Amino acid sequence: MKARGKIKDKKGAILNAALTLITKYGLHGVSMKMIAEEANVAAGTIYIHFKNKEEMLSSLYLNITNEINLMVGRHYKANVSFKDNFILIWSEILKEYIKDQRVPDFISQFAFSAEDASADSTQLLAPIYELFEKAQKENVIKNMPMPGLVALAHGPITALVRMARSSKFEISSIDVENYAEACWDAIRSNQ
Amino acid sequence: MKARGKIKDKKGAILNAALTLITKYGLHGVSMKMIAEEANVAAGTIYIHFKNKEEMLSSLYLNITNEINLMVGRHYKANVSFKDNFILIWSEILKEYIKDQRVPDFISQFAFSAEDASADSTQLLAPIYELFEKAQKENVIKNMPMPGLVALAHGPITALVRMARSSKFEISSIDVENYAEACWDAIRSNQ
Amino acid sequence: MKARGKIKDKKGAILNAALTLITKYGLHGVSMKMIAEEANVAAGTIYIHFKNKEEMLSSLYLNITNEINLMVGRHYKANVSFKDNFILIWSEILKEYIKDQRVPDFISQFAFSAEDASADSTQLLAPIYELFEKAQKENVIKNMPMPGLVALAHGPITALVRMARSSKFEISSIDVENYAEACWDAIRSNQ
Amino acid sequence: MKARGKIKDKKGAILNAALTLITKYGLHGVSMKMIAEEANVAAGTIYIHFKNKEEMLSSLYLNITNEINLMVGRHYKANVSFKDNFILIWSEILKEYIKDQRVPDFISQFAFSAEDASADSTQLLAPIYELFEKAQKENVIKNMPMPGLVALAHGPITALVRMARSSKFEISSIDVENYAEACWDAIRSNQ
DNA sequence: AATGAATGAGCATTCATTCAT
DNA sequence: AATGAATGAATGCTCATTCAT
Repeated sequence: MKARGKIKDKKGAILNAALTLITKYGLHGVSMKMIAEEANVAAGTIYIHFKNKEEMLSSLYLNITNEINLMVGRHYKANVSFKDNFILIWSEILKEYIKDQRVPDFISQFAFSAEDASADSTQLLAPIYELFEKAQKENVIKNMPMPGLVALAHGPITALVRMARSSKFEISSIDVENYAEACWDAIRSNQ
Repeated sequence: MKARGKIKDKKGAILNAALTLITKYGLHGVSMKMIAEEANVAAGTIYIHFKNKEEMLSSLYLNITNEINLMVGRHYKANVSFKDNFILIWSEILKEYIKDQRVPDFISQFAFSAEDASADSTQLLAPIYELFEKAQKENVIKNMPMPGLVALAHGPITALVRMARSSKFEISSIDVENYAEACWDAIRSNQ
Repeated sequence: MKARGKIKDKKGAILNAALTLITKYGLHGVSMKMIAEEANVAAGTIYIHFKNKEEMLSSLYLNITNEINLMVGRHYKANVSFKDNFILIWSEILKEYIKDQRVPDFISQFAFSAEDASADSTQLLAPIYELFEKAQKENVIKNMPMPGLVALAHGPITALVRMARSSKFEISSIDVENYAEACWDAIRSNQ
Repeated sequence: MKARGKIKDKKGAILNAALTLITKYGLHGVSMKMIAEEANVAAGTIYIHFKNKEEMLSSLYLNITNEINLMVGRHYKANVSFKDNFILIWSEILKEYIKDQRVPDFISQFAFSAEDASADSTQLLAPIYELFEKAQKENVIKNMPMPGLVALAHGPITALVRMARSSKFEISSIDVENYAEACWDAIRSNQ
């Protein structure tokens, strides 16, 4: 009973409120006051848990990318081909993004504001870099600089989610596999 | 007659100043006063030419995308295959982006802020929609919703430029062709 | 008629409001908003005329010390003894202070806050430094470091005005001469 | 019994921390949190010992002036002339100030902020008021209102310490006597 | 069309104080 | 007595926008 926890997790409430509001109003349409109100917390409380706005946002970004990385780890299977792993993981990421659109919304807004030039999708895929490098040595994927491959593999994900958000079109789970295949075509070796 | 050019110059100077400053300081690091100063114009002058900041930014975005569209038209050749057109145009766009980084910088910042949800890369490629549709009917490219194809084709461009900007790696003109080929692989029909 | 001026002198109104309020509420009891209201000006207007609070305060301090320096120049007589000049000028300063108590109030608050360690009474008496040095060479005043002499000559003025303010006692114009004489006794050579 | 000392220590630690920090950062550059940290005490603890910030500061001021008064008592010698007592005590005060600059730093900052208009140097010299009055009756010092004499005697001390602090000049113990003599010249009867 | 001083709502942040533990 | 997370009013300052000239 005592360990219910959630009720008093002000730090979590703040981060969650920030994520929700940024999705709704954009990274720069959200003030600390708005976040505090959404989190049912006083304005000053945010500054107990975070040094300032920038650090709060970074913390949120790190939380989110970390969760994605965990997801990658969860879905990776050592005993299947690189291609199968790629398609599975790519699909799972896109599905996750579609389930809670706040995540990719936030990521693309954060990564594409000049806010923090170091925070881009490279970092996002860091844990599969190793797999990419191994695959490249085995001539399974194209012989390109790693960031180029990441751009080819991850660039479309953001674009797709963005389009899905502005209700340009729906993405069913069947489609997801198709897009994963298409991205695979982009990076796979032609030889 | 000769002096006519000067008349429109203030509006152009303002847009040019905005583009330069946004590239340097980010979409939200730039104030109207800064733009006015960079353009050698009084703060109030901007409001003679644009209703407000939002409209000025939209106007800038439209100007830029329009120029890209013109570029597409300039490079399109009726007598070559869809694939060759795709690769040529795709490459020219990326080269142009690399030449004046202010353009893709602005596009990615503008398109990925929640500023204007309708302004995304679909619009950017509108003039080649027709070509895409024709190609799809001929089974040359994958049978997917148009926005999905655009995401596959244009998504990586933004990602590449972004990475180039944060000096993750250099893109030589030789590479450009390779990335164009890779994007082609993503959308081309496998049948 | 047109040159009435006062009505539109917002910068002057701001400085005057600041002086009045600082006297009333202390250097740190006054907010920019209070000053703006007292000056019948919008909060932002202060920042058109001054870079920030600190510069506004420095500007006020400079204005005031400059006026004192002008006063010194006005009362200095080349054809009378150093002593007579000292007593006349010292008395005039004190009288001026008593007339508009805001001036010494502000000076002592500004000089004694750790605000700006460089702004102390030395600067206040800068224009008569020369006179002091000449008098010292002629053995008319004590052979001490200049700041020490200034402390002896000006220290009591601040103390007197401060006491007068907290209604400890009244200073008539007759008294003024006596205090001037006493300060003279402090610095004059005993030889 | 032995551990009794510890009990009062927190209050003392708080006052000591306040004094140190005020000297370093100024009366208004110090927050209650800073004081609590410096004193190794929780923020709330200060409010167990003091009603609020103002009372804490007043308490500090009283502590300090009381110590000065004790010092006066310690140095007063019934069997020597008023002049000799004045010079000795004046010198001892200045020396004490120079030894622990925190004391005069705090005094001048506190007394010259509008914090507490009643707290000025009169109070500081209260215990020697009696001596002054006796000396005045004997025509040893000038016939002026008591606060005026205090201004003449104590005003320069504050000014000197202030100047010493802003490193305008050094005060050696030999100089101290000279300044004491000068102050004596200011108040001594000329008859 | 052009100016730029003026506006005032809004922002991120601080801090004296409270109170449940 | 002691703690320190929480509060929320207040602060200095910015900036999109207006308007008299």
